[in-house]
Amino acid sequence: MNTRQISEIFKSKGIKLTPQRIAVYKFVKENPIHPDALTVYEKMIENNPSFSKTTVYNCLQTLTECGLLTPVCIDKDKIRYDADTSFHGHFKCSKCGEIYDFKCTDNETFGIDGFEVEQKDLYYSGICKRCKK
Amino acid sequence: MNTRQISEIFKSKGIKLTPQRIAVYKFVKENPIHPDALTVYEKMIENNPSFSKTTVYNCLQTLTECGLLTPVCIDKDKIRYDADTSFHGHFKCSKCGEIYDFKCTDNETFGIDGFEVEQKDLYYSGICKRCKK
DNA sequence: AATTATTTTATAATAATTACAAGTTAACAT
DNA sequence: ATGTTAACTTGTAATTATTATAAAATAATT
Repeated sequence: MNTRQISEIFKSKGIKLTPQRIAVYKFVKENPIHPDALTVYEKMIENNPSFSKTTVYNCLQTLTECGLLTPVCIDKDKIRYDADTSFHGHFKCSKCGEIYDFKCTDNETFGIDGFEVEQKDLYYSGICKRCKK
Repeated sequence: MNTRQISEIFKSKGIKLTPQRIAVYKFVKENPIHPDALTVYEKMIENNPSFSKTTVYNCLQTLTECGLLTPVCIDKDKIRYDADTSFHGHFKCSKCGEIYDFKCTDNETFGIDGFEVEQKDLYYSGICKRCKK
C-alpha cells in the first residue's frame, strides 16, 4: 500500500494528511499483528526518532474515529488496533499470546430487540493449534 | 443468597472462606450491574470502613480464577465482573453506559479448527432501547 | 507567500492495577 | 480448646496505559 493510495483514503475520510498518520496507518495496515500503541510507537521511532508517543495515541484515535481502524480490546491492560474493519472474530492464545483472526457467521440474539447495534466484538481465548501441537 | 450457601460454593471451589470474599461475591452475585473494582470497593466500605482496595482486587482475582466470576472487558479503561458465568453476550449502550445481558446462539467459526476455545466473549455496543425511545 | 486551524511534540497529570511487606486470621492438627 | 502455619488483609508505594495541556510546527487554503 503506497502513500498515494493512503492519501486518497484519508481525503475520502476528510482527515488531514500528515506523515505521522500515514506511517501509523501503513504500519497497522501492512502488519496484521493487532499492535498496541507502544508497539506502533517503537516501530515509528525506528524511522523517525522524534516521533512522539502522544502522536501515536492521537493518530490511533483519529484513525479509529474515522473508521479506518478498529480497537481490539482482548487484552485487559491495553488496546490493540486492527486495520481490517470487516466483521470477524479474534482469538487470543493464552499460551503464546498471539492473536488470530477468524471468520464467523452472525448469530441470533435474544433480549435486545429494539436495540441499535453499532458494533459487534467477538473475543475468543484458549490454546491455539500451534501451542497444542 | 445467604452465607451458608456461599460457604458451600467456596468449599467446593477449594478457596478459603473470608468475610471479605463472601461480601464481594455476595454483592456481585446479587447486583447484576457488572461492577468494576471501584464500584465494589465503595459498596464494601459502607459496611466495613477498613475494607482495603487491594483486598477488592485480590478477591476479584481469586473469584475469577476459581470460576465464580467472569471478567467483562467491554470498557476500555476498567474491568467489570459478572457472577453469571453461563454463556451470554453483553451489550453496552454508548449513550447511558448501561450494560445489558443478552442470550444468543452459538455461531459457526472458520479458521480456528484445531484450536481449543476456553472462553467466548461477545461484546456489542450501540444505543439501547430506552435511549432510542 | 500569508493565514489559520489542525497537528505534533514534550511534559505533566490521571487512573486502574500490581507489588510489597507487616500484621491478622482461617483452617487444621494436636 | 489451643497452637501452628500458610494464606489473607491491609496500607503504601510502584507501575503502566492513557489523557490533558500548552507551545511550536505544519498542512491546507487564500
